[in-house]
Amino acid sequence: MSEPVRRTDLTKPATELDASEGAADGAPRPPKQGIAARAMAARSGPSQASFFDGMNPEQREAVETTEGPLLVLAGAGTGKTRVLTTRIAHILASGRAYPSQILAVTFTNKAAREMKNRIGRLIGEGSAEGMPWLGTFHSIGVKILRRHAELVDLRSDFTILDTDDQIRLLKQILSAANVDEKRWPARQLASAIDGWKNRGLSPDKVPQGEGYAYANGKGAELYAEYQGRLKALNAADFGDLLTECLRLFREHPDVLADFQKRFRYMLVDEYQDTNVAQYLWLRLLAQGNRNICCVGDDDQSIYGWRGAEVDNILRFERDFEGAKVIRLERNYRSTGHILAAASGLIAHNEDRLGKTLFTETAELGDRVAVTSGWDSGEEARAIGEDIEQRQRQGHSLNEMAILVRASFQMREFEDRFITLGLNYRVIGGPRFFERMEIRDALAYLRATVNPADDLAFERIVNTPKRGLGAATLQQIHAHARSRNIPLMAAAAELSQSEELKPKARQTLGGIVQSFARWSAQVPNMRHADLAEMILEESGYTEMWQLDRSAEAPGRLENLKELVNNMGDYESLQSFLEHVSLVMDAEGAEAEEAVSIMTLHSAKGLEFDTVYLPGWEEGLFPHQRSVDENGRAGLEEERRLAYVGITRARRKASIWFVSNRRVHGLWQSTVPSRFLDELPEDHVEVSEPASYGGYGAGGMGGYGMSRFDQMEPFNSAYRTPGWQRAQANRDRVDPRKRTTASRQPLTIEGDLIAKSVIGGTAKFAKGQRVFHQKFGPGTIADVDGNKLTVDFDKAGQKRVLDSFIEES
DNA sequence: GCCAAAATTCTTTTT
DNA sequence: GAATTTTGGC
Repeated sequence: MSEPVRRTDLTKPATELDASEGAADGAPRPPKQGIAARAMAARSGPSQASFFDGMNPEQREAVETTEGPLLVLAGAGTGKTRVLTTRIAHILASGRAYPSQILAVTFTNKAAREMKNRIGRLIGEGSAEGMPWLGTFHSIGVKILRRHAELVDLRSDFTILDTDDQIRLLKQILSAANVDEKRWPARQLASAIDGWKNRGLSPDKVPQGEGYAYANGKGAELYAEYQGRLKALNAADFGDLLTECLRLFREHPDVLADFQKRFRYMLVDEYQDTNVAQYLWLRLLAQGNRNICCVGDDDQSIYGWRGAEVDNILRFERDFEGAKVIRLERNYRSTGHILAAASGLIAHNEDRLGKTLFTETAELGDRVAVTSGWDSGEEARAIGEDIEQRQRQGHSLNEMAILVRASFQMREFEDRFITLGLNYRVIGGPRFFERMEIRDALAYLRATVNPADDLAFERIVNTPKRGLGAATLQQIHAHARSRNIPLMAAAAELSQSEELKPKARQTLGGIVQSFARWSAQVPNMRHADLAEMILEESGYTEMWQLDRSAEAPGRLENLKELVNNMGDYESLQSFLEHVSLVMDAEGAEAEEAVSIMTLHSAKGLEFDTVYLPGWEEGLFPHQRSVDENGRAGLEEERRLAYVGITRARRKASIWFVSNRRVHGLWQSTVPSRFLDELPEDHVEVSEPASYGGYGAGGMGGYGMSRFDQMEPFNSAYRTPGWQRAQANRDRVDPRKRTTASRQPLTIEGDLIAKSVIGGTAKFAKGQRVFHQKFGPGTIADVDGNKLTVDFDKAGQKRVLDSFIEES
């Protein structure tokens, strides 16, 4: 759907403008030239047409209601982004505000970029560049914090820690506090802290019970300790970018007042995904002039696990008295059957505000296809073939996407597409900046820029290997702690003293000197050159050159690319910041390719054809979601399914298989309950494109047709497979149990597993057995409850004993 | 201090 | 089954 370029409406008079960008530091200055005039100049000529052409009345109202609080409930495909961008363009073009006076927040960088582009198209390229406050919550948070860093005990060049650094820091804190890391994993504490930060809770505000839940009551204490360490490191984690902003606003009303004045208009995208901290952040800022417009869809709230509170939508009307609510329910994206199927599915959720999407297109289009397959391999083959077929029919690969529930599903497709020679791109996959060599290189840069960055220092003191092992590091740590100085400084002092062995002393002295030298060069050299020099002199590049492993050349390539990219940034610091916040290193978009991504990252996108594989109980809805959050969890999964289907414009194709490998073990699976919830009239059950033959082994001969497993509209829940899955469900999920020890778990697991198959089961090598899906076979090996079986037809497979029957 | 073998965990989803 | 972490031997 290409959006026609709209012309500026010049009929509105410019309102008075005072607080221009920079007003915080100096006197307000009047506009030299109206925005509208500028926008007009940017275009090739005057025009009578307005932004509103082609908008429906609701959309138009959402754009025109510029003053006062406004909540736009926008269903999938109802032109939400268009409303947001047009609204901004309208505010600018009518002279209501300067670009620098509009705060527009999104959740992803991609969304922010997209918005910038579209505004650019509306009012002239370049205009959106002047919108410094259009970005993600996090990037805007950093911007605010850098300006007032000293007020929250940071320096303005503070480092942003990613999850990895966070965990390493917590591990140190845990060991210092004598907490057994086996029993209380650092990850768990990290996610607890994340959760608190998502709710805007500082260490002293953590509810008693929750603080006690970790490490026998040390939770809140450790959190406080962690915050202290962050300050000492001059660092902030992701959560801090919001919570520290909150603290800043609360403790310094003058600063808050400044921002309130600056942001004449506020816009929030994907409002249903905001967490409490973000909500508070918005509310504080919006208390100034109350011109806040939030756009969201409760049916697309899929980030509950990250602390998102759909309730924020409900709270909106309460908090902003007199708020106007506009519903967008006209869907412009999908054909009739697709929309009906999605609506029918989401109707099974109880917790929703309730919107009814409708389309004005008479075209019903194709029904939603539901297809089953033997195993994940066949699923990938069949989808691959379907894609090729559609490609031959003239469909563009760019208009096809495979949306998976969990990222491990992607692999099978990648493998298959590589053999097919089918172009694909993985979106949100392994990220450039998360690779080891990149993180090492960045650690060198961080330690150069910020010698107090202990985490960075620690990461690379002995990379490449210099003979500075655990023992030396221990000493540096001890010294740093006793003198209360950063590791780098401690290392410098130690290398002057007699405490270390001569060899360690010399190497350490060398590295400290190198860093001093590099730091001194920061102002003098182009940072890309400096980076290259550091990597060269430190021996890091050499390390990979000498490495004979298969990945080494790729890693060197990545390092080269890193250095090349650096040239695009003004300073080393701004580069580092970009790296921590904008982790999506988008590859070349130019080539035709099928997209593979998770359902989560698909939100906000649309494609002509969408494939939705893996609709099986346990995977989708995901077991953990249901276990941990019960009905609410299930409903979130259902919303995810809804998001998936509504990404499709013309064709949605859902898949499920009867066998999937989980943790390297084959397990029988049962069709997802969501399949049963799809309204029958809008669904078409079909055979896989590639039935028969292929390497699937001996699936022929054995029993059931695919339809047999498929019966999503009959009694799938009474089949043996379902029963087994039920039994199995109770058996798994060790996480939910008390973390006592592994031992009783296995025993318990075995016991239950045995009871499933009737008590007598004790399998031995050579025994003849029977598997529901693979048929008869002989046991080749026994490993606890995991069996390796040579099946007569299907070949050798590893399976759980609970799926095996004696024959 | 270093490397290889063994044991362990891992699979939701992300700024 | 893979990737990571822990262990044991040199």
